[in-house]
Amino acid sequence: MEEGTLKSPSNCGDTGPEQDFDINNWDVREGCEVRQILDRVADKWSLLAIAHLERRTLRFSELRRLIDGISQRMLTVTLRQLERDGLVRRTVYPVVPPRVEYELTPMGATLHTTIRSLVDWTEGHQQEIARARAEYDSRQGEADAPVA
Amino acid sequence: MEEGTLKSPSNCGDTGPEQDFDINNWDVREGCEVRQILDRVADKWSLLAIAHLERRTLRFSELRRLIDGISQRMLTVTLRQLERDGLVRRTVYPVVPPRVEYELTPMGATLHTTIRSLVDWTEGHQQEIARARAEYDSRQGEADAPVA
DNA sequence: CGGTATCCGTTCTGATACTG
DNA sequence: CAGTATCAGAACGGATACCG
Repeated sequence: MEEGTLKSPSNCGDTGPEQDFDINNWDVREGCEVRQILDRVADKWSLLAIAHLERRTLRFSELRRLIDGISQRMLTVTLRQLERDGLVRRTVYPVVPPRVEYELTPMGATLHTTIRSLVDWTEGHQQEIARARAEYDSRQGEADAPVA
Repeated sequence: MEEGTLKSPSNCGDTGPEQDFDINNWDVREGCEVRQILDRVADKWSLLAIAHLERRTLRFSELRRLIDGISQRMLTVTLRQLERDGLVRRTVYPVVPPRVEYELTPMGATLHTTIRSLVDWTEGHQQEIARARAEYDSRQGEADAPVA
């Protein structure tokens, strides 16, 4: 293994719910995992894998076909991370052609709402962002050389 | 500039709100920006910058001190991206010691709820994930050589 | 003060090849 | 089928130096 398999969770003391947005708490330097978990959850492949698994249990190759932009390597890595985080359960059936199934754990399933709100926001503001982007780029295009 | 300054927004046709979770829609290959926007929003530095700006308008150097793990380069890059996406407004005061202020745009402010739910989920499941991680790691430790 | 430009090591990722 | 191992290229991110 070579991927980001950062061990030693280093449980940080719960800071309590009353302080809204203790920003420094998200930071990696604090030894907390908020940031780290966020990265996993917001990760491109993780998000897609979870989304598909939200529908039903899937085999490795099924996921591969469904996500399809993904390489075998990244699918394996992603699935392993999700399994390690307890978001996905991996079941191996010791049959002649190996059969491995992946499904969301209860905790994994609770991500639905959260992810949904993120995607909703993004979809809802897609146009507005595109407009902002176009405007910004054209402002830059005045000073800088237009590519085409 | 060298950073991910992917131009040409390529506005993709709105697929409509009735279909819940059209997964392929998030994918980068579709030419849509959902994935891309998500990356921005979930980005470590973006998240921190937005969180601080949620409190009040800040100057460049103030942000730098507040985030503090960040390099000048990354702060600039992050702020520029957020500005381009229309999430942050940059105001330059042409005074002798240059003064530049950053503040959230109305759209940027709407991120609050979304980000909050993400962070809430993460904080709420931090312990459970840590436990899952520890368990997974120990399971691996049996088969693989314990480091220490 | 608030950047920009450059260099450069680290990380991420995809392609490829091999295995139980 | 479902991986693992290896390698190379691309992207990321920090340190540094210089500018309006």
